[in-house]
Amino acid sequence: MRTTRQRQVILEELRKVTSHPTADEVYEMVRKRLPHISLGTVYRNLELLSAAGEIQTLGLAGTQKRFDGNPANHYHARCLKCGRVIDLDLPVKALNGLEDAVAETSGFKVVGHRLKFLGLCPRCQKEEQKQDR
Amino acid sequence: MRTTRQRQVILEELRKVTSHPTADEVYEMVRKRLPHISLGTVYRNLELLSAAGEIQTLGLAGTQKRFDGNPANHYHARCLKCGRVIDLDLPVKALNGLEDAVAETSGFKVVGHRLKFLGLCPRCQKEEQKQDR
DNA sequence: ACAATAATAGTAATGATTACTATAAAGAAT
DNA sequence: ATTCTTTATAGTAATCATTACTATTATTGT
Ligand SMILES: [Mn+2]
Ligand SMILES: [Mn+2]
Ligand SMILES: [Zn+2]
Ligand SMILES: [Zn+2]
Repeated sequence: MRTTRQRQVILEELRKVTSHPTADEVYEMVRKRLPHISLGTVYRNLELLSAAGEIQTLGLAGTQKRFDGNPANHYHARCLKCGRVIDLDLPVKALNGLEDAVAETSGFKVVGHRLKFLGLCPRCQKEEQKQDR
Repeated sequence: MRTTRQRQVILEELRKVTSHPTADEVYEMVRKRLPHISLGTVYRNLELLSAAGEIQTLGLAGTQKRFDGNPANHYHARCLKCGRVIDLDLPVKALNGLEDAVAETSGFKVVGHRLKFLGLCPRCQKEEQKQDR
């Protein structure tokens, strides 16, 4: 995999944020520095970087994929109202016992798991309170 | 929500299987009994039944949504090779402690979580062994 | 600098899902 | 049972995220 300016900037910009942007959001971010980059290049590099383990592709909800500049396994919480996705710092190993249990009962060779929490973010909770009054 | 023959058959067929079919797979299943049903009707009813809590919509992987005739919260394991999705019967309450921890540390009002395991199904493990020889 | 080849920009194609609309069916009222 | 109101359907068109294609450009090893 060659080191192109486009690939480099995509990775840099994605690692700057914790907002789990969609491909077109990454495109807008990168365009500030590389105004001539094409959307296809963004898609292709997000795919390649993900396959290379440099970033993560998240299928959190909605129609668009979201991308995470943090390649380490970690958990997320998604707000059901505004769609915001935040990082959690729960220890991943809390689930390792469960992985073993799944392997035993299902016969699967388990290589990992994905866990996300759903709810209302602090901001949207405040909004709800306003409406209740 | 009116009880139409189409809606009824879609729900019945989906509850017959544990295979988590895609919309077009449901379409094929239902067409055996209602040859004139349209794909749009299948999509619309899967959406409505899901919103009504009669079934679940799963965003497991790939481009297509999958549907689950079992509306109760339960976990899944997906095979990375063949895509098969099986049900697990882990107790959901094993994660309730984690939900509380997430609520405290993130400020989210947590209303649920989604957990899936990734790995190789028994059948695909056998295939791998063949290749190793 | 040169050659080999991987990557890009721009554009077209794909494919799952959603929207639209005239017709039909369901359920309530009579 | 008949009529009426409203929701749902079939068939089709439109949408939109993503992928594929291709001529040109950039990277990297020599
Ligand atoms: Mn993250
Ligand atoms: Mn299931
Ligand atoms: Zn929110
Ligand atoms: Zn398999």
